[in-house]
Amino acid sequence: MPTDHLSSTLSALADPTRRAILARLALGETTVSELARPFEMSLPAVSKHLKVLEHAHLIERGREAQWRPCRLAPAPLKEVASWVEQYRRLWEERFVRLDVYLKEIQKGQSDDTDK
Amino acid sequence: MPTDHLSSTLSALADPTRRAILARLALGETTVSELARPFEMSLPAVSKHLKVLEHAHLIERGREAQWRPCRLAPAPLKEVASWVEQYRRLWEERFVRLDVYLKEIQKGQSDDTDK
DNA sequence: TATGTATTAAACCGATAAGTTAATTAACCG
DNA sequence: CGGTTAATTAACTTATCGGTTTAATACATA
Repeated sequence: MPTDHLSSTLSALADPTRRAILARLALGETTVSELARPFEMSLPAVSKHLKVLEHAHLIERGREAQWRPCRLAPAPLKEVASWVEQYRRLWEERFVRLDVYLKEIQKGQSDDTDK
Repeated sequence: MPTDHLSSTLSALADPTRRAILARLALGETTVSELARPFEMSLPAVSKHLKVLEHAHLIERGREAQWRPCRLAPAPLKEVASWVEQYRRLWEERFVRLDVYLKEIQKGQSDDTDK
């Protein structure tokens, strides 16, 4: 049960409703009801999604009268970006050629390739 | 099951064991047993993780005698990267604002410069 | 004070995730 | 063939997820 930061961030992002909420918040701070409006689900459901996002530190919340305005807190996305970045060269074309090359020499030598 | 592609990719990545498996595969193709070795969990558990990664198209698998070699298929990470990229401006702006703020209080106060 | 509005909490439900052990398939080797 | 190794499948448990409905909380205002 992954308690690490990156896992909870990715887990929070792995839901289209929550990503849509973040997209809305990228346009600016707003209320829970306003966030819930586009979705065909109950308000408590949206409230739970917001709690997940808050727990992942992807949003922050304030208090103004009876409203709890939500705003984006995109810092954790930086962590995701740098994690993904580790693999960038692997999907870029240079690597594809390297991969083909490695497969060739791997096929060529049939002796024990340990590790 | 979140049916959209990005959700299943992020969901597959939201587990430290699976990310460790990808990190190992970034070093090169290898077998299931070899992938399982560092983890304190049963082989079927690792096999399930691999199935999740395969279903998310993050790995591909071959057949060589009794081995099922796994290799990285990093294409979906590109999708993650470009999704995250949408928000880069937001966290950079925040950083800029924080930077400005820090410079201001730095100017205001004489010195309380930690880090 | 009473009432309406915004939001969350509580209790519940069905589906899925993540792990286990035990059994099964598949291929190699003696 | 029989035994060993590699890996998956099956069956099961437990926990978490995503949603519901109903109830409670917090605040504003008439």
